[in-house]
Amino acid sequence: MSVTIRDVAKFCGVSVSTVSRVLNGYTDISEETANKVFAAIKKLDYVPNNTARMLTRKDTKIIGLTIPDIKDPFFSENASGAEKLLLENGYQIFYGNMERSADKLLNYLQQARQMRFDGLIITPDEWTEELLDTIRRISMPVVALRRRPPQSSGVPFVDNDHYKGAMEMMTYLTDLGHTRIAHIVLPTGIGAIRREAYRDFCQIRSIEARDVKIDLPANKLDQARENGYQAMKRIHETWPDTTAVFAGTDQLAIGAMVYLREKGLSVPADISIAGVNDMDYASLPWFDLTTMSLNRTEMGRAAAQMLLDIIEERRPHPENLLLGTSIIVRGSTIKYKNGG
Amino acid sequence: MSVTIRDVAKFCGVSVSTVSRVLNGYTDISEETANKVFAAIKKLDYVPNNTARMLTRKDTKIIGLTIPDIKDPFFSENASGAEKLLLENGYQIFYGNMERSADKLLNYLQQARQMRFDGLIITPDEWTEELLDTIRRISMPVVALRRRPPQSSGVPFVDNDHYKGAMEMMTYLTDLGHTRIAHIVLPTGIGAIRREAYRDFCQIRSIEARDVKIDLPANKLDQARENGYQAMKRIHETWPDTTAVFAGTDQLAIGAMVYLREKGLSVPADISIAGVNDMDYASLPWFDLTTMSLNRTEMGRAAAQMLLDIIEERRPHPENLLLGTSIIVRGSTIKYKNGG
DNA sequence: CTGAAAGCGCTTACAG
DNA sequence: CTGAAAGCGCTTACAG
Repeated sequence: MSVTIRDVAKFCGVSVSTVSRVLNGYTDISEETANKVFAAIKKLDYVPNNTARMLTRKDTKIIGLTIPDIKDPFFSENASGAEKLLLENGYQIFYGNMERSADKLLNYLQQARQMRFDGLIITPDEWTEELLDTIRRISMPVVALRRRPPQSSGVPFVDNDHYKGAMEMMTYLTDLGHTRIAHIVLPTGIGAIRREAYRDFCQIRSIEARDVKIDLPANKLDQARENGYQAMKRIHETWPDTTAVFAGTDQLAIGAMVYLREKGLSVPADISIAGVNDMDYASLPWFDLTTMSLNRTEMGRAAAQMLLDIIEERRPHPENLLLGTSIIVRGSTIKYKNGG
Repeated sequence: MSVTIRDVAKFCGVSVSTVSRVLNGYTDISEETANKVFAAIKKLDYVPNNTARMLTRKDTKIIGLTIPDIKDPFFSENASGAEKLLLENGYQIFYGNMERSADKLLNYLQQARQMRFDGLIITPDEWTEELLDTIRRISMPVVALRRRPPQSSGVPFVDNDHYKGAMEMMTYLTDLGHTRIAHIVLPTGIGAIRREAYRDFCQIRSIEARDVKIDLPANKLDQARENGYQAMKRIHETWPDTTAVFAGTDQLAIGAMVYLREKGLSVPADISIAGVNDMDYASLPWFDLTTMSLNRTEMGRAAAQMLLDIIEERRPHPENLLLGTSIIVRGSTIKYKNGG
């Protein structure tokens, strides 16, 4: 049906091998032949069949990248950082949309194996035995992004240093003079790390730990709004003298602000509030939210770099990478005013 | 290196053809043989090489789907609607992230051809001659999603009926009693359609057309905020007696609200405002934005259905589809109060 | 600098 | 019900 390398060869009276060589940029070809071939390719509108190529070669130049939830803009920046580096290095990305389903991930891994991807960057919500086993058998380089696999799995990861980040945020808030600081816990593994940092910080500084965790999903804005709302309610009812809140995400922070708004409390005059993620709406004047940026694009890039290092065997066993975060100060947090 | 169909065949003492047949679910196989083969597959952890399969078969069961900007959550819902239907029908999706670049799209089409995708769902920002030419030569079914190709191209599309939608929104606003209604134009092709409807509506009802178009990109929230802000400023300065604003998107509406907030004007008491898109943050109490939903998931699904119809030749030349929209009434729009 | 040949791992008529 | 053989469209040593 479509034109093949044989047609091109026939058309210019050379062998298939020769056409293949010019296609692949070999240099030991006479300029005349090369030109003839290029002309024929153009003339016949020939496009090499990549499935045949992939079958022949040992590599496919395809990297799989899973996106936990395509509707969540959060992950997109990771992806676009990774994609950029990969494209620069001649790889194509095959995205997999997991929609928060463990089964879809397993299924995707199977597909990756069938298609003989060169490597995988994954962000599983959970590290089940079944998942680890599948990864073990898949026999291709795998890097975890924003998720930390069990040490024993041997899967390297790139993540933010959430512990350090949370410590920094708490330091920032106490530097403003706050001592009665509550924490809204994000109900995920990352949230657990932040809470640990929060509690450690409270203990070190001898201030009361006031963390609240509501067991409702908090990924999407509308869910997080409810979660943050309930958490803020409990904080307000339990520790009414709280002067600052460190929310596990911007989404939770906004949920908390909805509650405060209802109660007629104003931010930051009555209470300071800070989030994490630097979502695009965090800077809107209604929120003007102090937050922690996770440098997502850079992270995606780092994961891709790590994977390429493994694939190209520059560094077969890379060390895990914990990237820094940065605090973006806006108007939702202010100095503690005694009796203010 | 990895185990092949030959290994499986050898392992159970049958021919490669037989293994292939059980793999592909042929029914004329003795149960005994089938069981032996399945056992061997399990035992050897055999996974068929899909690149070989794709080379052999006439189809690849892969559909390409372009995402104009992976960071824009807007398109993700389209994608997830399309993906769902495609998966149900045994197809895999190969996403392409265009990042608003025409070159990346051209490149992606080339890749689709190399990989012999079975079909393509695309959302190009512009229909250039080069693009149309590439599509013409690609020789695979193509459906346009949310973009309308030139009639002559023969490429069918699925889109919202933006004209009708805008008419409905204007009807809604005039039904509330408003007659001095401004329109903030989204600077894209879709925006042009909405403006046309707006102007036609104004003419029919004999009310003054007050549309403003700012030539700044308005895709992302931060850009749209600036755009909407400037547009609202101009509206306010030019027609200070305006009582309602129909903004081309929620993002623009929020930009407009930033301006109104600065000026100390309140929504909806001083001015009603409505958007389009129903972004997740539109329902936050600070905005409580009346908006128009585009039923994005359903749209993605419809595009996928149209593509499958073509691929499976149920309907070689489908008619274009214009899907309806729905108005979501919230608190940002109220009845016009004389002198209020 | 170029060609003939084998091979990548499957599928699919064709026989029997 | 099963096998032998050809073929999908490339690439890659191997010769010359």
